[in-house]
Amino acid sequence: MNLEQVLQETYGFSAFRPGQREVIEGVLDGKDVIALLPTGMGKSLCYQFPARFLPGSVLIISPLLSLMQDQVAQLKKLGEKSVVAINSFLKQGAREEVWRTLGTYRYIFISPEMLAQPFVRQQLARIQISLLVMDEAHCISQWGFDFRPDYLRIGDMLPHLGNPQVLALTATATKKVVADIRKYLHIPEAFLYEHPIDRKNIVYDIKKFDSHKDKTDWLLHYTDRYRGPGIVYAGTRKKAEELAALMIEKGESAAFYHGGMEQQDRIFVQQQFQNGELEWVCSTNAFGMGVHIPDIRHVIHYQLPTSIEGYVQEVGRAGRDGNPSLATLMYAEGDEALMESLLMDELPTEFEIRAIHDAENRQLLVDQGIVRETALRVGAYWLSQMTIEKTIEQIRKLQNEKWWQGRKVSELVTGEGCVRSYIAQSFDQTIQGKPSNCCCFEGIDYTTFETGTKSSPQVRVEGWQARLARLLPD
DNA sequence: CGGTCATTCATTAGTGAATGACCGGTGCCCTAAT
Repeated sequence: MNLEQVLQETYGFSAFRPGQREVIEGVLDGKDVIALLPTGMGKSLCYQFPARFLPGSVLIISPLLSLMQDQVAQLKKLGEKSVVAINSFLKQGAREEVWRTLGTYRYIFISPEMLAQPFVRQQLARIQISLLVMDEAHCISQWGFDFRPDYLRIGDMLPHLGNPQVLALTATATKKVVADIRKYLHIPEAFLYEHPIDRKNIVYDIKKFDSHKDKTDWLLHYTDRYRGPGIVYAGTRKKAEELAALMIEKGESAAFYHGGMEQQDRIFVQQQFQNGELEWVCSTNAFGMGVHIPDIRHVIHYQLPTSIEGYVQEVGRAGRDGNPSLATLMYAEGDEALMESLLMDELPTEFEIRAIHDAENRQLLVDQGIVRETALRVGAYWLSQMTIEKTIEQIRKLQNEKWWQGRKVSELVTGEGCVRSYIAQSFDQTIQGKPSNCCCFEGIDYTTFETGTKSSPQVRVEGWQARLARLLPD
């Protein structure tokens, strides 16, 4: 089979993007594949292309409802009618209809939580699933251990689904994350396609301040001076709202975004930003997954992220068009405290583990405020896997890993070496040549980002076709 | 760490200062009560 020919005839593309061919060939050869592809478009082709040649359905596990809805809409737009997302948006009547006709869908989108439900599993067991796609596969490692434990149960579901072939897709994964993906998806031998993590067009800047007031002043000056679109990441919901309010007061086009908002408002802000109607979004780490904007020029961290991986994901939302983009990490002494406390509070405590273990009615513990809701789910997961003493040991081990994770962020921000190298190194990679505009320790030419200051109209570089059309009107 | 909220105290009356406790981010799920 000539893959290029199929690509041309079916999708109208003349060439594959980096990695696509290798991944698609791997899947067509019947291998399990882990694909670390650069951020941006092109990942969905990796399962849509092989899906044409597979006899059964493709089951896609997706971390967010909004992401599922987007992908369903996108496939429908391409003319694919046999697509469904099984999630809580699906009303009772529609759901029954879906169960009845399940085998007729080519693409089935589902969340890990839904997949973990016995009834859902029974239904899926009845049909032929040729390929299981794990979208944003780093979530297994990022969320599975302490936030959404059903991510760790996906591998156990495979035998119930007839052991389909597996394709795991992500943009950022350390060696440890890849190892977790192999382990929890039960694909130890999977073929790994790895693309370098370093993005040459992203310039890393670290700015140090004496006080929070200084940080705010500097930020307002920055957003006044540079053109967006840009994302400002804050550490708390409240701070995100506060910063957005200050920027709006200064006449900027800005909005806030966080997980405490109504779903509708969240979608509205994201769409406005996506349509170019908003220049700045001040948000918590809730914002970003599934945001496909090619020309984000600035990603600013007003407070410290909780991991290097998280930082790279957030920064990676900038400059998908390949043009220079500026990533600024703001730091004032004492900023580690919030980051560390967010990190260390997320796992269940030993007290919570023992309470969950001893409880007759676990839900009651949450209702009475003895155990936090997330702690219950995470604690219950580990207790289902091992004895109570082993569970406590496991939580300690995870706690220790988190502590190191925080330390690496502190090191990044207090260190004096090249930021690009430090980041690559934490992904066990080395840099292949530094760009001239690299990071604050190697020198930054800020004028690169000043094209189109707000006072003067933006200068557009005209392509030769446009120029010709203007000179030679028909 | 920094911000917020509740409690305590000193006392001529409603309030202000001081102290201590607590919290902070990421998302599925469809249950039970309006």
